Amino acid sequence: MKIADVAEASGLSAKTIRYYEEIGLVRPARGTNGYRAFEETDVHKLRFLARARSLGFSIRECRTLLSLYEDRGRASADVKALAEEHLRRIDRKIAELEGLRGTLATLVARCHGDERPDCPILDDLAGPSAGDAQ
Amino acid sequence: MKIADVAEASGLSAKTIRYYEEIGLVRPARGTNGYRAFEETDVHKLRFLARARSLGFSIRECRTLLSLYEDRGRASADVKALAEEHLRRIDRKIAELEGLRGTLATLVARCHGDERPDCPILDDLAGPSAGDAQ
DNA sequence: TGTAGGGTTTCCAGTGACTGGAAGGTCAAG
DNA sequence: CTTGACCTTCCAGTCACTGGAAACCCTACA
Repeated sequence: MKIADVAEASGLSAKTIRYYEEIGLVRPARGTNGYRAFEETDVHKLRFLARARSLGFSIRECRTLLSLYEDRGRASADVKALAEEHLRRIDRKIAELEGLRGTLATLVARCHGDERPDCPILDDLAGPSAGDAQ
Repeated sequence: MKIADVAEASGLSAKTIRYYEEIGLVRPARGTNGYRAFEETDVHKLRFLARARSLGFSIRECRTLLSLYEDRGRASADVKALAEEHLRRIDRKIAELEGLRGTLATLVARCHGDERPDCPILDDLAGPSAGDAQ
């Protein structure tokens, strides 16, 4: 199987697959012409990676997940721990974004948004206006 | 004012401030010893940048915001449009993360997480199990 | 006057996970 | 034999910093 077919089958780009080889996530064989020759197991691995990446796991975590996947004697607790950590990270990120969202939505609502220069958004960014207090 | 004072006053690191100078966001004067000599206006600008960055605006957007801020005749509509676009981006990101969160939470809940190798999380990553269907 | 310690400067490299592009090799069809 | 679609490698760029090295500067203290 050539790289374009594998890209098609895995949903990853050819560039990404080459990159994954470069960092040692897959090790496809080579044909006599120098072309990569992918086996079914490579495709399977790449699909695994694509799915894990799409769930937001980092490459480092994908590497760990892959090695757990290939370790027939792994404890599911190890996998679960990794996933839970990732889940907590996602929760933190969501909370952070919702905070931003709240602030930004308030500012946007306050800004009349016409051709006049007066703008509560810029006022907020500029911080406490000097000249008022004290 | 030296860079460490400005870092303190703006909440940015000295490294970041040097970087902001490098990309032209600030242009502090220089003393005879070669040290950067920051004015109040520089500090103000850097605080503006720190705030805008903390709200998630990109450097490119910060540049635009800064120039709008310094343009006494700007239309608040321009600022609002930028902020609204950013808001939409945040909303999309939140939605994406909540999608991930849902999937991941389901998988984590299904995984018993003990010393046995059987693991729904890895099963999901591996995709539709071959050998079942035909 | 020397020195120790803190600053400061520049420059280079690395991060994560790709992506784009150039220059060249290979293959199948017409 | 050429055309065009693949494939290869390698280098550079992305984004917004961050770390670290080597060298310079300033102040305080002995």
